[in-house]
This record gives sequence, C-alpha cells and structure tokens, in this order.
Amino acid sequence: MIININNNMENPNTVTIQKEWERQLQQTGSRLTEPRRAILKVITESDHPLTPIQIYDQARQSEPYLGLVTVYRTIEILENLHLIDRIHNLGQCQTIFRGTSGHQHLLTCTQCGSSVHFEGLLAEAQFEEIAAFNGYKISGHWLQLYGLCQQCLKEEHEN
Amino acid sequence: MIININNNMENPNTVTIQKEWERQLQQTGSRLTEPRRAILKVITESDHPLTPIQIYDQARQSEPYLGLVTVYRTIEILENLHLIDRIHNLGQCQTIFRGTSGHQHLLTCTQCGSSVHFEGLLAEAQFEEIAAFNGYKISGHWLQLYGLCQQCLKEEHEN
DNA sequence: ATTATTATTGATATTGATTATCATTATCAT
DNA sequence: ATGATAATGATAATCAATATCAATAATAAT
Ligand SMILES: [Mn+2]
Ligand SMILES: [Mn+2]
Ligand SMILES: [Zn+2]
Ligand SMILES: [Zn+2]
Repeated sequence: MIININNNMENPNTVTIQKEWERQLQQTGSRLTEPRRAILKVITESDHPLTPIQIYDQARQSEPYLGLVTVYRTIEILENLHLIDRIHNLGQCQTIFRGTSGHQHLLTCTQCGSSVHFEGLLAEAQFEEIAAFNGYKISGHWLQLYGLCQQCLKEEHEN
Repeated sequence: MIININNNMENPNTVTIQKEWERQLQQTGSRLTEPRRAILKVITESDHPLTPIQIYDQARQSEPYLGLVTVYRTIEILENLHLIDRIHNLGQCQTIFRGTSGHQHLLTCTQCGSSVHFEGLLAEAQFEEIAAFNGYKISGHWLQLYGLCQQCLKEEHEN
C-alpha cells in the first residue's frame, strides 16, 4: 500500500505542526525565540524543499533583522530532532564515480567508501505506481544503498 | 535477478576502460592531453567515489603541474558523455524539507519543486538481498523520485 | 516583578569549494 | 612542419558555510 503523508500550505493543521515543533524545541532545552519562530513558520508552511538562503529571504519578511547564521543553526537543531530532511538536488554534490553502461544504482561502504554498481531492482515498476497515485508523472529516480563492505565488516568484528 | 557490474582496481580490463573513454573523448571532438589522461586514470582505477580535490591530489602524482580547474573541466566533459555519475554523500547538500514521522521517501516536481512524502515501498526488503549478494551489510538507503506534478503537467499541456 | 544565568543572536571575519578570465601552450588536421 | 584553435594553469572573483565574539533576550530563581 502507498500512503501519501504530505501536509501542504493549505492544510489547516500546519499551525499545529509549528506548535508541535516549538514544543519539541523547548522540551529538549532550546529556547523559543522570534527568529526561530519565523524560520519554523517558513519551513513548516512550505511544500517545497528550500535552500538556507531561501529560508532566510522568506523569514526576513516577518523578521527583518534575522541573520543567515541563525538559519543554519536552526536547521542543525531541527535536523538533530529529525524534524526535517536534507534533500539532494539533481546535479548538486560533487563526488565522482565511474558509471556503467545502462541503468544502475550504487551500493557504498560508509566506512571505506568502496562502491559497487548493481542493477535488476524489482522496485522500478512500483515507482511509476507511486507517482501516479500522487498525480505525478515520473521522469527519474535516485537510489543509493549504504552499508559496510565485507572487508570493513571483518575489521569491525576483530575490534 | 541482481547483477554486480563493478570493475575494480584489480580488474585487468581497467586499462581497456580508460582506452575506451579516451576513444569517446576524441570521437566527440575533445583533444587527448596528458592532464586528461592522468585524470581518467585516477577515476577509472578507483573503486570509490572521489571528490574533485581527491582526484586532483592523486593525479598530480603523475602530472605534477596539473591544475584543479582542469579536473573540474574534465569532470564536466565526462558527465556530459555519461561516463561518470555524481554521487550524493550522506549529510551533504543543503535543501531542507520538513520531515514526517516514520520512514518515508520523497517525490518531487522537477518543474516547480512541490514535493510529497510517501511510504509503503515494497522494495525495501530487496535492498537487504542486493547488499548481501555483494557481501555488504546494509545500514541505510537513499531514495527520491522525480517527475512533474499535476499542475505542471497541465501547464505543459497548454503550451 | 526583579534579577541572575546563560543560551541565542547577528555583525564581522574566515574558510574552502567552485567558477570566470586570460595569456600561454599543446594538440591535431592539414 | 605549420597553423588554427582547443586546452591549460595562474590568478582573481564568487559564493556558501563556518568560526568568533560582544551584545541581547529568554528562562529560572528569587
Ligand atoms: Mn533505477
Ligand atoms: Mn526506504
Ligand atoms: Zn568498507
Ligand atoms: Zn510542479
């Protein structure tokens, strides 16, 4: 089953989400400030991923003296609380690996970085279905698996 | 079926891969230079994803006067030829989106950026299997779907 | 309510990666 | 060999992200 969990800007309980985030901030020892409220508002009300600069520009409309540094600091806190995700954009990030012919994905060791390509994923068909269910026409996907390679598993076992 | 397509450093046809890349460079109008050969050698022989700086440092061992700019330019060419992939590292890239509770993935519109979370992917179980087949113990994965949202599909149709 | 403690803020400076510029050099078709 | 020009690398510029620190604001204690 495929479930759509999205809450978008028109959703009336957006305000509840912000209040919930504020509660979590306080409960974990962070102080509740106007700059932070402005940042939370922007993030909780957006239905797109935003760059720190975009968050900064939007939040300054209600909090003109906001500093960009505060945006970075707030993002870090929200990430530690698992309230936000960091999204990868196509064409960003700069780690280069030789490709293979055809359509493949990568399995990478988080310890030593060694990587292998694989293909033959059965899920590809389901991607279409998920997109269609949400009204999207799919054009591509991004998949990477992370883990420990045989070598690193062995070394970990020895210690 | 899951097929491992990896060619690593010990693989004797690594040299063939570099020759093949050189052939493609020439065939598409690029000149074959010593700095480029040194860069190709590093990338084709590596079994990890490398940053531009890492490629630069390794390639300077055989090509001491190599400039970092040339590394960036060569990467761009190789990317256009689809000979390399740009790999995302965990914790890099800075586009922020509110998360949801639980384990979900994101479907994003490449036109307007609007995004929805989904869960219930059937493939998750297969990830373990793929990793095990390659001798890896999986610890996580990264999946994003890209496409056009309903709104952008409609607008595209109108033009 | 007042005060004390200290987390938070934002101005400023710094770092570090990526891109732009341009005179010099090397490749390759002729 | 020669010439046209693609490619190179030194240098400078840009831009995001991080570090520093005195001033400020939020919270707990009184
Ligand atoms: Mn795929
Ligand atoms: Mn998943
Ligand atoms: Zn490893
Ligand atoms: Zn759209």
